[in-house]
Amino acid sequence: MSTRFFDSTAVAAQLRRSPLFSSLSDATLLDMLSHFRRETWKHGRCVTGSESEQCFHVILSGRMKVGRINPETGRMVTLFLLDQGDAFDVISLLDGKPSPVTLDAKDDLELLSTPVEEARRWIEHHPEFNYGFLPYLGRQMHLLADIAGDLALHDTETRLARLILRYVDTDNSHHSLRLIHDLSHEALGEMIGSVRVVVNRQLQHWQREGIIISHRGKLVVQELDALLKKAMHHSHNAAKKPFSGKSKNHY
Amino acid sequence: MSTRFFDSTAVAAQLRRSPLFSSLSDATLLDMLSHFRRETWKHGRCVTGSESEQCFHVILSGRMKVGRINPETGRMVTLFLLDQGDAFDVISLLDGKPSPVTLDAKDDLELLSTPVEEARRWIEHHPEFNYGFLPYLGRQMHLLADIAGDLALHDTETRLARLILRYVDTDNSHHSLRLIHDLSHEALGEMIGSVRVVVNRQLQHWQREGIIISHRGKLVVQELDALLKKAMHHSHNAAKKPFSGKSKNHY
DNA sequence: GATTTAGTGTAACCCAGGTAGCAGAATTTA
DNA sequence: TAAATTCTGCTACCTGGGTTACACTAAATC
Repeated sequence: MSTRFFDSTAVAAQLRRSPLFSSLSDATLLDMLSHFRRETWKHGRCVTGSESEQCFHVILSGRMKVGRINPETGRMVTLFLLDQGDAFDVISLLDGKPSPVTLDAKDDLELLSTPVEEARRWIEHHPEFNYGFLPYLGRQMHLLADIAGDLALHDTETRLARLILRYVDTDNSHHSLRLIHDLSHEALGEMIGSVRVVVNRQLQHWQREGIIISHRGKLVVQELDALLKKAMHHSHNAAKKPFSGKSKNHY
Repeated sequence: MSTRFFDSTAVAAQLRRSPLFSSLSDATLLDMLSHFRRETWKHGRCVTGSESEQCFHVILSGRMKVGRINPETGRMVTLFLLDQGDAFDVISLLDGKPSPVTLDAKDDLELLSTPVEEARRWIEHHPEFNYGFLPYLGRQMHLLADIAGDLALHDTETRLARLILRYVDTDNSHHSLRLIHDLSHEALGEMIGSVRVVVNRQLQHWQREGIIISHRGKLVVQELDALLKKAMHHSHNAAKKPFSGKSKNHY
């Protein structure tokens, strides 16, 4: 990690594109930047929660994987795959308690960072920050809830289909992937709470069905709507339960 | 659901005990209450996200289960078990997008409610609310991240042990359970992303080991530290992987 | 260009835990 | 108090997907 000076106005302009900061005035933004220092992380750098002092970070460029680890088995889950304009670790910023996160740089990264107390104080003095911050938190919570729901309710096939669909570039004519295009099967496995072998097995299976083309890390979606079907069609036998029976709805 | 007037000062005093509102001034609190209406829900009332208009709720008394459902299989997960002083649906309050939540009243409930736009506007005018709100969001996110992590990384035995430990009343001499004491095995299953049979199987197993006493919904923890061991000792065979190998940590 | 390292493709194995089903206790409704 | 409904306890069964292992390819590193 290296720390150095930086061109505040340039960085400010860069941050403007992120919804977190887009609504801030020039003055507020520059004031904020004066409290941050710049850092760079090399691709592959991996930090487990305990060993990092509590800092709030903003990503200027590169991707950061935020996840959890089971130290007994060595297995990991990815909770967030953050991109430029994203911030972490938001959770410990909010509640002060350190969370047992695992950070893993998926690229060379440029970051801004500041101690959480500093960030918290700054937010307190600049309530207009919340205009972008609260919706951002909402998106994060939404994502977490989705992950938890998926893990509990859907099988690996469904989860993988959903993962891919979440990142397909529908604008593009040949549906390529944003953000996760170059991830290994291992990394994809972590994103759906599973493992390498399962991801590979599933991709090969879909390939034989003609839904995708997958070879050596290249992944192209061939039949988008077929994949969409897989993303909902979890249970081998849908429409079994006629009615929940639980919904008495008495009041 | 019934709507009626209520004694603002009494309710204000009641809310004061919740960390969400404890730091608000009398004036702010009363102003807030003037925007809310009172509701009551009968135990068992169950609402799926789509059918409720977007409202922000605060619980005055009773428990509310917030979860997700897989309509194909009928299975459900519990994401939050909310108590008095808690608020929902926070997520759609923050990001405006409706989340596919399932609400299920586990008791007769007293609530305050107001349309999300109203709540959002009120928050914007009362930045001091964030003093309690942001830490509250932090706790919620923390919880969600824990659930997702547990689901992906731990087996059902571990998850159930953790659930119980999260709610044991350590003050009490005979370790009884807070909040979940009267839940059915079905409901416990939903809280760990599993099903009734598995919960029962596990409880009986622990009973034979002398760790708990469980019969017909009564559940008493006998050996607290044995349960603690189960809560970490997930993998049948711990300490297998000597070192992650992934942590190159070059920089 | 040779060696090491990281990722991919596949196959054999196996078990945690989910599905289905039933009987008896407890509680609610009629 | 009888009938209906909801819970619990238990069993038998089966499969999704995790573990392990190995050969092969591509890409770094020497």
